[in-house]
This record gives sequence, structure tokens and C-alpha cells, in this order.
Amino acid sequence: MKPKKLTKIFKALSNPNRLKLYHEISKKNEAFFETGCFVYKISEKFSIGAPTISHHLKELENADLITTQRNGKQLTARINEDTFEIIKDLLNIN
Amino acid sequence: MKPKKLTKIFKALSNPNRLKLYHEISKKNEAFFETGCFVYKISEKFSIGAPTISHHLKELENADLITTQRNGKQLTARINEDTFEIIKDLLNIN
DNA sequence: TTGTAACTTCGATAGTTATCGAATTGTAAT
DNA sequence: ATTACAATTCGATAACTATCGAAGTTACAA
Repeated sequence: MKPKKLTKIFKALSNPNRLKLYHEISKKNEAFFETGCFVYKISEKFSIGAPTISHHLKELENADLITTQRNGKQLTARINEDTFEIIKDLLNIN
Repeated sequence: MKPKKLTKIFKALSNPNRLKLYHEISKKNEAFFETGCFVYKISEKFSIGAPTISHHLKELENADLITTQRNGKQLTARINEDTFEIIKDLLNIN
């Protein structure tokens, strides 16, 4: 992997809330697609404003860590399996 | 690995110069100890001031990615094998 | 077409960081 | 002791970032 892309990934995951967010999405990927991984729900769960969640999701997407998709009024997030494969071994988080 | 430690590692490696530095140290670990991994030499090679290198080394050390040791007037840096083991698969950098 | 729910964009702010030059500290040789 | 060299600390600055509230946009329903 190119250094530039790698630093982008590292930067994206260097923020605690973004790492938490990414971790949640990776754990409950299917469930999130069933129930809906809505920004406002995440916002409630994380005690962070919706604009901030929106920003973080964009950062994760920009680092090719996730993809997002609009379903009507809501947004759903999905793990990018390619990059996840690379770093999943690190994510054995307590 | 705990999230806090993980974000620390990610943050340490999210800076291009620090990633480059870490990569160099990981590649030439033995050689660095022979020839000496001197801050001023790194400084020349990277076209970055010595204070900045010093700062970066401290960040890497603080994230448990390297250890440093003073030999007389010079400083040598060594990879922390434990953390390196965890992330070495990511470091196939072009 | 009006209203409402969900997400995004905008503008601002407080905190962090990469970098530098100058001054300081530590180490060794003369 | 004095000098010289290597690394660090200090103080400053410019750039970036996480976060927020307010305003704007999108989609759907009544």
C-alpha cells in the first residue's frame, strides 16, 4: 500500500470517536443494514452532534474505510471489505 | 489492544514524515545500530530540522513503536518488536 | 404544497500539531 | 577549562481539526 493512502487510513482511525464508529460499523455491519445505521441514532448513542457524525463518516469514506448509501431519508454505512481485511487484526478492541 | 493505545499508534503513524521515519528504522534496524541512527543524519536525509526529528522520535517512542538510547553524543533508535509484529503487514510500502 | 424528519453545509471557535530558529543541555576531545 | 558537536527544550506561528449551532437540502407523507 502506498504511504499516502496509509497515512490517510491512520489519520482517519486516530480519532477516538472515528475509531469507535468504524469499530461499530465493522461489528454490526449486517445488523446495521437491517435496523439502519442512521446518523441520528449514532448521534444519540455517541453523545455527539449529527454534524460531527456526518463529518466523521465522510472522513472514513474518504480513507476508503467505509462506503455510504442513502436510503430515502436515511443514510447507511457499510464497511469496505478490502481495507477491512488489511486492518481487522488490529481491531480486537476491549 | 485497548482503543486508547490503538489511537495513539494510529496518530503516531498518521504523519507522513513519522511513517517514513518509522519505516526507515524498521527496514534498517541492524544497519542503523551499526552506522548509528543519528538525528542529524536523519535530519539531513529528510530535509527536516533536528528539533522536528527529535519531536517525531518522541512521538513514536510515546506510542511504544520504538525505543531510543543515547550513545555518547548520539542517539540510536530501535524498533519495538512487539508493536512492529502487530502492524508490519501494513508496511509493505512502495 | 405544506410539514416534517434526516442529513449536510456553513461559519465560528477552541484545541492540537508540525515546523522553525534560538537558546540550552549533555558528552567527549583537546 | 575550553571548545565543538549532537540532541533537546523553549517560544512562536501557521495550519489543521473536532465540535457546535444555525441554516440549508433532500425525501417522503399527509
